[in-house]
Amino acid sequence: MNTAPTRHEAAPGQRPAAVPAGAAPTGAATPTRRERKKIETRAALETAALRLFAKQGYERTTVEEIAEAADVAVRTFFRYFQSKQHVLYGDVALNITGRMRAALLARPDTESPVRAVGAALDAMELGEPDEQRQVLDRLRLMERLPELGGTYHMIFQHLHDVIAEYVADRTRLHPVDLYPQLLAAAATAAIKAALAVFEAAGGRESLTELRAAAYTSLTAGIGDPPTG
Amino acid sequence: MNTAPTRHEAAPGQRPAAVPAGAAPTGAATPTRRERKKIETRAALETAALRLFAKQGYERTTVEEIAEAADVAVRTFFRYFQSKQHVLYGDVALNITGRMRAALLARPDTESPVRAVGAALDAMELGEPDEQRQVLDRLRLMERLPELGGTYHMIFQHLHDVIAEYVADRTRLHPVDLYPQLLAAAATAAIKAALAVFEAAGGRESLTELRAAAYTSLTAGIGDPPTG
DNA sequence: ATGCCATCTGGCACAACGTGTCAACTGTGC
DNA sequence: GCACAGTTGACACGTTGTGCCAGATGGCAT
Repeated sequence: MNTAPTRHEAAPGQRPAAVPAGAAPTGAATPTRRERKKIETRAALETAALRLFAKQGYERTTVEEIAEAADVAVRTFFRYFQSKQHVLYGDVALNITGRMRAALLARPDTESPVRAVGAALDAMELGEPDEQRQVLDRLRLMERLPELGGTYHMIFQHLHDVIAEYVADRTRLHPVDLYPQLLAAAATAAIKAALAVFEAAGGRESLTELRAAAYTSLTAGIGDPPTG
Repeated sequence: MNTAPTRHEAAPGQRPAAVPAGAAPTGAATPTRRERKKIETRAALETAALRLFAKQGYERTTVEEIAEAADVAVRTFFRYFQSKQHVLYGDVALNITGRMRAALLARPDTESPVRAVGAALDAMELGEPDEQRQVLDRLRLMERLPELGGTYHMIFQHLHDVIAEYVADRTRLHPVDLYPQLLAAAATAAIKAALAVFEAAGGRESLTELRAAAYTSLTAGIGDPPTG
């Protein structure tokens, strides 16, 4: 629903909505030096944060320690990340929703919404195993810690909204009509269920297959959109 | 998954896991005076908090104001509620999960898990309209405010766990096997979807019917549990 | 190189949340 | 009335997050 970015004094590291979501621009040498320094600082903060979180846990890591490790002032930390949570949230959410949006838009109009969303979920799969592992680590952390529930919730909320909007677009329904909401809910529920099983199985099962199976089961009864 | 109650110095208002989940004990005059005072204080805090939230918004209400309005020390507030969020979270979650658990246990063993969960959802419907309205108000608030996302997430997480455990019990599967997770995910997804539509429609549609329709659609493809 | 301007940084003050601790008070049972 | 357990209030403290402003730095024109 509401995705209010919560006003914030124009920050340096403010994400420009990420790359248009197309394929990687590959080249494009790093522009100005200022830009490079910002990227460095942001990366230093994120790296330091994740390292410390892994070492001593999220709760037992203070922002001061992170800033110290990245050799910047605490104040600077908060210029790059709205909160401690957002280091974790980081690009994860934006990447996920960005990929999903792109994957959805790449589906042909001839496909039914149910199949389109399913195919987009397949296509969205994280590329490199390293990245997938990192994303999973973050999600796991978010799910376990109560105070991170908000972040976790936000990610899936965004994903949900993206899907609902796509389906609404395809079916000429309103995003908050039951059909789009249902399909979006099925997709996110499938992901969550698959994640839970995947985690519990210690990663021995294929996350993709689990998710695909879950999605198929959940959507088998949804059928085509209502005429309207 | 993890429902760690996060250690807390034994508090006075600590909920005793609610009534055993059976029918209301109706009579049972309030016991000792101490007990009465605790209940009074808790009620005063909750009432004051909700009134202030409604009047000036959640964010623009400080714990100090709430404590002041209830005429207790700030420290006392935190003895009754782990955090500001928990005033909102309050009994809502416990009531919901408690009701759901009871409703599930009341289903006959002869019913398929899918139907049992669906019937339990029906049976769980909030009784008095006033209560339903209040619960909806709180949920709406939680969904809108980013910092309350954690609470919102927690409520559905608990509900999810209760359902998954019940299904696991019935099917002799593990709670984190795909089937129980899927069914639980379908149930919570149905509720969320129905809520979203309900809110968007300004309450003109029946929440119960929306939820029932959503659940039916989502579970139509799930079928019976795997033989295991 | 010099100077101007936008941007970024650091440090300080400050509000709010949440916890530990302890002394004082109040209810309960004897 | 007395002893004891439970409750409360007050204070100190650590942490998160924001406002503010002075100073450093990069970009750019001259």
